[in-house]
Amino acid sequence: MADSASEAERYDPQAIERKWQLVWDAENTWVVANPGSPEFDDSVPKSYVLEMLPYPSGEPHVGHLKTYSVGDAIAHFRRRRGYSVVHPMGYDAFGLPAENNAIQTGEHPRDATEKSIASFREQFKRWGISIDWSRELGTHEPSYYRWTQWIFLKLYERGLARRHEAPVHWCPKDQTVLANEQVIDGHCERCGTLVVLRQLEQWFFRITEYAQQLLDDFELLDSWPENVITMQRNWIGRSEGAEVIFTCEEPALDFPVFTTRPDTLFGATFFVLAPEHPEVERLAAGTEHEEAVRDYVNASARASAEERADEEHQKTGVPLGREVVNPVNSERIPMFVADYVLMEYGTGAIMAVPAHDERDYEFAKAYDLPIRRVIEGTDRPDETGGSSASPAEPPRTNDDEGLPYSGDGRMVNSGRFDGKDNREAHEEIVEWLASEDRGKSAVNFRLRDWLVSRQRYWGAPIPILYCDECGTVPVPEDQLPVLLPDIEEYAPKGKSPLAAAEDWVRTECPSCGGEASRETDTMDTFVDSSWYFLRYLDSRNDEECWARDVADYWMPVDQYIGGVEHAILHLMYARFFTKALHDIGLLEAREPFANLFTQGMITRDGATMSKSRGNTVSPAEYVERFGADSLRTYICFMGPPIKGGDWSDEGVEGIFRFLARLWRLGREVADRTESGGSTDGAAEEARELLAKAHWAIDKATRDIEPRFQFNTAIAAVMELVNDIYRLKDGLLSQTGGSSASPEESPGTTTGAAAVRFATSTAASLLFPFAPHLCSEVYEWLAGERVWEQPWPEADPDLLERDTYMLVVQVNGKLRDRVEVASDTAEEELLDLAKSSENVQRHLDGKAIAKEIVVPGRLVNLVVKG
RNA sequence: GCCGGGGUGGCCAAACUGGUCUAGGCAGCGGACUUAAAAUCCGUGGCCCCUUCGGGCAUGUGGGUUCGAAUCCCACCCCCGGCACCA
Repeated sequence: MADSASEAERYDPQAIERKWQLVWDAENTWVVANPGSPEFDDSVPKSYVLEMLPYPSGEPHVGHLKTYSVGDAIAHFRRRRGYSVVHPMGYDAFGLPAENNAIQTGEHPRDATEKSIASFREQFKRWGISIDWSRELGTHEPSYYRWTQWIFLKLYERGLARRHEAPVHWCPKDQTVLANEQVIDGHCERCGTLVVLRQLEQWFFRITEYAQQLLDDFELLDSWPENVITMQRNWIGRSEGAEVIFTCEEPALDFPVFTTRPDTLFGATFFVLAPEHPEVERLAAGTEHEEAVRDYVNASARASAEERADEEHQKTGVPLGREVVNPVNSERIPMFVADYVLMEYGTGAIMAVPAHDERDYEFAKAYDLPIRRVIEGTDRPDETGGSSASPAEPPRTNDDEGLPYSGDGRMVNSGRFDGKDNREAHEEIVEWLASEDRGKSAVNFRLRDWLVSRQRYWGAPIPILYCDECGTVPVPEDQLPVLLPDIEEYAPKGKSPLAAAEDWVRTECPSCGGEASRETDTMDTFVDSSWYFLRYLDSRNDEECWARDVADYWMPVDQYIGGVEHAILHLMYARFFTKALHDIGLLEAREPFANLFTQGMITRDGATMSKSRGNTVSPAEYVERFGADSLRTYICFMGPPIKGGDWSDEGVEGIFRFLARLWRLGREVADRTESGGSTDGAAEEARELLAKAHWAIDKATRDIEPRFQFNTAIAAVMELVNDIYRLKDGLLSQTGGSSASPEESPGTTTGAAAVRFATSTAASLLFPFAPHLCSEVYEWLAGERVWEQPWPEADPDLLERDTYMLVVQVNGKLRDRVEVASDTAEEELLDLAKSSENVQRHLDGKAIAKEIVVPGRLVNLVVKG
């Protein structure tokens, strides 16, 4: 008997969480209506809160738990602040892990993926995330990828998708090409294998068309982390300079080069082509260098990107035996092939100015080439950039002391530009070259077009046909989706496994009716995730990708939440898609995500969690032991979510204890007090508790948004709960408050009402983090559903303190504290400070040199000697 | 090498515009309750000196500005992240 009674008295997260999840599920609590539907209410402002969609593989991990705990807190907070919040969920379901699993086990990627999706969905519901499930989608569903294909065709129509041959990164393990963005330090982003360059014909999205807009439109964003913007800016890599044409006379060829330093043109002493440069073979043909050049080109083709980029890698190259003419001084300079010049950047050819470029200098030293200084640092020490020549000495001309020098200065050895400031000369030289038609000012970007074709099975088929008569033919819209056929063998063999599905590949040309074959490559999964946030808004629409007015109503995403690892890839692709879709006329928005929050990673024992390390945390196990509320609150409490944090089991238990403490408090207060009491006229302790509650409201509100500092918001609620525990027995044993009327029962005194208010406020403020428990406690005390109640507002009168502790310092050192009324005048504060015994001791009769009074804070008395 | 972010008790951290350094949690210690333990509740909690009152020293290191610095400035050390032959 006793056992079962105490059992019922214990905080039981499993029962409470199940109870409220059933309510939310049955009532579709988090479903919101679109404009145009009868339930739509246009009097309420909208907010689109979105976390990056998960890639469903196995079970959700702690990173997912953090993302959705943070996002859900924001979603709940905004709902209760009066917004209509759309908060959807879906799955980035195409991709390599499911396919690699299929190669090993023979299990169809669709089956493995859907199993995983079921597990994710179950966990998300078990965590109590407030999702509008009516919008759920998976990018592998034909009803989704139909529109991925449709958008591909729109980009194709607009010339933003095209197929051409290019040197591309190839992963020998995954047997597929990769986008530039998916190559990390020369290795495959997915499997870590060294990638090699291959000359292949592939589909590209022309993101470079948007390079400038992608930079300019950072202006349109509300709040993005500075480091993410910087990373994208560096990736796009805009450089201003000039394109200058160097001419080869034999064979007759023009070689444009891009340079950011046209002011150093007179210092060009040789000229270098990348080994992949298309004219290399022709230049060397028939010369004594032909064989050496061919060997060098072949050797660098075999070398991995990593070997070539290695810092220790010595500069190597071979002469071509040809010369080009420098347009500024008609000088003939020798041509080389060297792998320090990259085909991917600029024109694949450079003018080499060894005196003012570190790399050219290194090459010139290695091959004993002339070095000619054309800029001298001025005498100002901060601009000499490493020149060791002392100002008194005459300018050095014949040695390379202080070279290479990349700073600014005075031009020398530069014909009529001698003596000029190099920055001025920069402009003048470009103008002069332009007038001679030998160059022009130019902007160059590091950003490359986005390679989207993949020689893999588990992705959206590219909706293109090839016909001998008609060439490249887009699949007509009414034939979409191009369904992904089932196949027997998933293993890639250098071309897409889809090529083996011959019945599928062979088809009829929609244009001429003749025989045509399908494109067998599939799309990069980053294509799928570049527009999912739009499909959520109208995910059941099978007439169009989304209704324009619906998308325009919800877009942009007001708060996007995810890991910083997507700073470049996903976020830049999604930005590009949004701009292209805007230009195609499908969307008003130019930027997808107005505010971005990137959360830090959770580690365990100081290391990133991984299965191979064996230090993973299974959220499901912890939910089982402590409940979802404890887990979610712990994740938000372990530190500011923007930073990472190290997982601690004791920390979770600590939060569990705190939630249990709130639960017990709620039970006790519900039992010992009655609703309907008034706190009007509450005195002393009751007023102290009310003030604490309003302080917590104020603190938590400001900490949640815009600070995203959930840890201190939760700490404020802990302080409030601690104070309630400290004060409750005194307040609940009162028989009447100061304004007690004779008919008042003990449960309705102002003291009781204050305790009840403070406790329900604690539940209300903690609700975004621990929604189940707080729904329960709030219902006990307020008889209402907490999520239907507006977020509490702090009463400014109760935030004002009547008195405060005045700090008294002597020479800046704390000597005493005096409680004073808040409205005490400055002179009186001084008098009080001076009358303190301990202050007198430290003044020691000496004259006060200075008196600092900061009302509301402190008095500082300064004495000399 | 370049560009960011950071370094505060035994640990995670707080201190928002320069104004009581260390809120809240974890671990610890003490007490109450209990036959006992667990759970719970209360208290304690930077280091050093002192019996108390009190005092000295403390925010990576060294300087500086200021009545007053974790916070601003200069130099240096260390950690984390990003980029890295970008012409």
